[in-house]
Amino acid sequence: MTWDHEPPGGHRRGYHHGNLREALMKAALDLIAAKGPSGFTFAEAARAAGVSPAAPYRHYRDRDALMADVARRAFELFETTLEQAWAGGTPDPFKAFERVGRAYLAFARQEPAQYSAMFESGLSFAAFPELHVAGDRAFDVLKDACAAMVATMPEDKRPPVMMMALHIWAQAHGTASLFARGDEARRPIPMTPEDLLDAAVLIYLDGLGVRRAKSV
Amino acid sequence: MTWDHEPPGGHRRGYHHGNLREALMKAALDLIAAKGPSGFTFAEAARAAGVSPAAPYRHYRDRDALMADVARRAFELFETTLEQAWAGGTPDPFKAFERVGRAYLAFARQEPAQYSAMFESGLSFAAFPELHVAGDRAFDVLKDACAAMVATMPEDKRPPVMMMALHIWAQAHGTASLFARGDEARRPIPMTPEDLLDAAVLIYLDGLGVRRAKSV
DNA sequence: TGTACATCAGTGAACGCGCGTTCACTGATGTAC
DNA sequence: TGTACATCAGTGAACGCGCGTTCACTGATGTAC
Repeated sequence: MTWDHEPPGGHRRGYHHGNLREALMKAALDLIAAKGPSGFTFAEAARAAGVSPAAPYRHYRDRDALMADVARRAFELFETTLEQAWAGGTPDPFKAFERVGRAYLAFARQEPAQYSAMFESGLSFAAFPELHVAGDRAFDVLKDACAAMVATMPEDKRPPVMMMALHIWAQAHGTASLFARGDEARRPIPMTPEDLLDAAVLIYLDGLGVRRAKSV
Repeated sequence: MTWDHEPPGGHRRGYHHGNLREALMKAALDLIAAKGPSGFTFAEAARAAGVSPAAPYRHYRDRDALMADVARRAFELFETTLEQAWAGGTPDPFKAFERVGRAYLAFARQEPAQYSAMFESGLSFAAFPELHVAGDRAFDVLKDACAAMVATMPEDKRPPVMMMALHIWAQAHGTASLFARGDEARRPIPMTPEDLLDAAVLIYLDGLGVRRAKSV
């Protein structure tokens, strides 16, 4: 239970908010969802959280610091989501790999604000090194999955895992950015983004020489 | 010669600017390059162009209209660039196809502001239908190139051209967004984005069953 | 070729607005004894 | 168990700033005759 850290029912309890950090991040995500990654202000987030414009300064140095916290949390959730989709490569790496791809797109689709925070916030890694770390952790899930796929191949035909992971990432990110986003800039295409990515990955795996189960 | 439409040497000629539209677009690109796709204001663009803050209203309804004009022009230049790289598929489709991929990345790299304007401006296609048209034209270059590749295959093994073009586009866009951008959010990788994309496309083509020349 | 005039593309002053940020403050909470 | 006090997390008023936008205006340009 988390009663100790949340204002009950989302209402203010009194003079102290009780969980302003959380409320500010929530507000930021709502505003990002509504107006894009740079479409919110510190003052607006405060207003949405129901506090005075000076209150956020108790928790964040400035808008970027709040944004970075949102992005970091998004990366952590993203990592968990991909990890669960991979599920240790069960029942077999091929099925699990396809599941990861679908989970990637589902995240971009269902959490466009968090996806934006991760990849379009414009924050520099130099200023927020924890972002870099969190991003790498999420990428590692993808890399581990690729490693498992590569391990099914004969030793003398294995491609570099890093290269393969970057290829898959770019394909997934490109598909998500161009076709799976919820915003108005999404391009309409004659198939679902999920099917499109699925097909791309299958063709790519064929090209690598990964032999997949006969089921397809 | 274009003396009639440009202030000589970039200086104001007198009371009339001479080519304010152009100057505003240039200013917008510079500001996008410096501060991101949403990092400039109408007033700032006016200042950069050396005119009063009211002057831009003679040419654009608002900031978004200027942004849309920048993006439209960027798409047109992008289309031309890809078209020239393709060069009618000479000397052979495979070499030309690789050239298109490299041209794609080179554009994202050398013109990050224009690339941002095209893909991260946040403008809605509904509000600016000419953007949709311009974007489709650029995409058509890619699609035609894919069609030429597909045409080299035996008829009974040809994949859908649209699918293939979307795959290539997503791969190129993902690679450009994640690894080839000039901004501070670029991820460092142990190879050039060009080589990464090249490899991805070759593997993908192998997967499709496109037989390439023995040269590689 | 001159001239009168319409049109165009700029000026600059003004306005209301929301933002970022600071400040002295105050209500609530936790803890030492 | 009470109480005094330190600390924490808020308030709200204030400020300067730049933006978007409007307005009556004016200098420059093009053209009809």
